[in-house]
Amino acid sequence: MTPATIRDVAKRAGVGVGTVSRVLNDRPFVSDATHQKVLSAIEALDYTPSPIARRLSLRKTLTIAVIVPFFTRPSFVERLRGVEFALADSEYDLVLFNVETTDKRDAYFHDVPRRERVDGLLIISLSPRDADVERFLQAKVPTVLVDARHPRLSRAVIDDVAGGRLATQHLIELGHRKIAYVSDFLENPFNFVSSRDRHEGYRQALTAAGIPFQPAYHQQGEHGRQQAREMAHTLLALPDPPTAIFAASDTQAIGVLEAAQDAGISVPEDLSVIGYDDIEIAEYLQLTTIRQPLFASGVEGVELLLEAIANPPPTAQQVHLPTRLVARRTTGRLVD
Amino acid sequence: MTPATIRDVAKRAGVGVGTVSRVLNDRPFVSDATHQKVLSAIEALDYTPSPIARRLSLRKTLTIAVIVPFFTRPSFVERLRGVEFALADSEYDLVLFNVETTDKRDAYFHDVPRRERVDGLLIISLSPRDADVERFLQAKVPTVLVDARHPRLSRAVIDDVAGGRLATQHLIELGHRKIAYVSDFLENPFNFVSSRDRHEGYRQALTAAGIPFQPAYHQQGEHGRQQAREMAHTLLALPDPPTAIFAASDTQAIGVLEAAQDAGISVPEDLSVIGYDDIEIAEYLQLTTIRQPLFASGVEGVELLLEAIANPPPTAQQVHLPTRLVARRTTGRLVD
DNA sequence: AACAAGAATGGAACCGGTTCCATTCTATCA
DNA sequence: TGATAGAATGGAACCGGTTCCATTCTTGTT
Repeated sequence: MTPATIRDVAKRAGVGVGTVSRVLNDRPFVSDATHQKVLSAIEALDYTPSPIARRLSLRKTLTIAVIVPFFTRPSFVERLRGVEFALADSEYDLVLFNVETTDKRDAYFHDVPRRERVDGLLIISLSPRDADVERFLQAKVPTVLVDARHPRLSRAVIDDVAGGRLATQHLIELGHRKIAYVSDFLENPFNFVSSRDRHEGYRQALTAAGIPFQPAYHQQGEHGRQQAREMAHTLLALPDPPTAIFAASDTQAIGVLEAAQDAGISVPEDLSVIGYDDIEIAEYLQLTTIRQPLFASGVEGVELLLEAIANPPPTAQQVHLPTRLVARRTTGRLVD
Repeated sequence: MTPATIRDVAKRAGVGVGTVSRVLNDRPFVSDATHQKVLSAIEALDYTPSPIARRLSLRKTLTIAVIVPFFTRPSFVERLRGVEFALADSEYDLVLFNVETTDKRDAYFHDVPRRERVDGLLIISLSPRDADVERFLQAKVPTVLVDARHPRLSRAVIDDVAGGRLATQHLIELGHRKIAYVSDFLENPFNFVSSRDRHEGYRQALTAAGIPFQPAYHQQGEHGRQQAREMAHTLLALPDPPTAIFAASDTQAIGVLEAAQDAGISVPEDLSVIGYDDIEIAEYLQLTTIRQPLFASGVEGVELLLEAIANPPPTAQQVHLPTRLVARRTTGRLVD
């Protein structure tokens, strides 16, 4: 049983296909009587318009591609949820691409942003390089970034510099002067920028407090809990170990907590630990952290993108989203 | 600058559109010389075929819809990752739908499975009702379930009955006789079945060990950590409290751990706790759990679906995936 | 050289919508 | 009543691919 077509509806209603189309698309110049006839035929035939045919005719794919590295979980989940939520009532389909290798990232950055394939592109956490951006712009595929950056692209901005500053200030206000930072490599093949921005904020807060930066207090590694655990071990084994550690994400903060446990160090009495994200498990762990509006970043990214599709902006736009300190029990006043 | 079309390529190569199509689709009956001419023209024009036009012509949407409730995180993430992985090298686009309310579930179950919209449907964790299934079958949309069940649909099966039995047997082997089960409501509006199956396994293991089931030892609630925490409080406040608790998911196990902490109960010395899933944080918490192959369930679901699209099976198929006990430090031998 | 068979090719028809223009209908005004 | 203007309508052309059949070309056989 083949699905009914617009011609079937037109025939059944005794009208022309143009009239059926006008009814389907709420166009004027259809009499009430004719309108009713068409609706009856549509119902009788259980007709649904073919999205493919419609897209070809309109020359729009009605598709938004979302490229996101799943390994940034759990933060990407809430961002993606915001994206899906914002697109759910639009006419666009959300097509998903997960990146786990730089090869995959490069392939998707090359193959996905084509006008005949997608109407818009949303990239989460992966900052594109100039050549990538040149291609997106040349293809005239509206592109928006979330948790990523390029000067020529619009983006939903969570101010990670301010977030890093906030985290570090919190530790400073608790009396800490030996404050370490555990993060991803600031320079990394996926071109993540959030650890870098949080580092910038960390440095700014130190400077503002007149605390000299100690290179040994910044440990960089691959993203992950285990890697953060090892970095924390290195820090705790220093001749003059830090009294506080700011981890660039909650996942990494957990690794730091593990290292403290390994070393028999009491948190927050002997070591304060602050994370970033406020993922769900942070509450259970009573982890002090910086909360970023993950869901809202997804929603705002989509809003920017839909606007860029409808009305291409002359220059890159930015929507700013605030971070917030959530003080729990892994940070405490420095005691001698 | 409008994207080049097949007609542009044909003109530039000095051939007919049928010949270009044969080259694009690796059809025979194209001479080497002509083949080269077409490839050169394609390259010169940076031509990419329009997926929409192709889909309309082929009468295939080349789209797989995935309907999944994000609130089952973190387990859905790894399933979805398996799905994306399995579809990445196929010709299909993965279109994502998140369900957070039964209204949304119903809307998607009604609107998405249409032949003119999708070539196949993958449903994660949401068991469809008879009326839903009738509609999928009538629409002739191949549908596969992952972590869900209906007798008329194919599915990737993780044997949750066996998993529940395994968890409970582990506790029994440690000497426990007062074993409680904390789960979602067995009857729930989303029609989740995994808690019910794990409950079945729990009951089977009790019966096999000659341990009578005590209704007070089964606490049901909404899915979530806080809810599990409250249920655990109820159990621990019983006149004859359990010495072990099997939580239907790791997330709920964390809630149970919180309640034990709240009540000053030592784990595993005074209370053994076992979860289900082996989510990432389980290792940090040293949680004993049942590991299910989440990624593989996504991959297998897609394999089943692609096969069902290519060769519709006469009856519902099943692929079985095993569970495994991961004994860590939240379960221990019962001490008087 | 003529014929036959198979390879190679071109392009009209088709997929199922949207749109725009020619045509018809309707209502109003002089 | 006839003319005019605006509303309503039908359907051909179009979107950009795929396919299949009529036609042409090429090669081998007699």
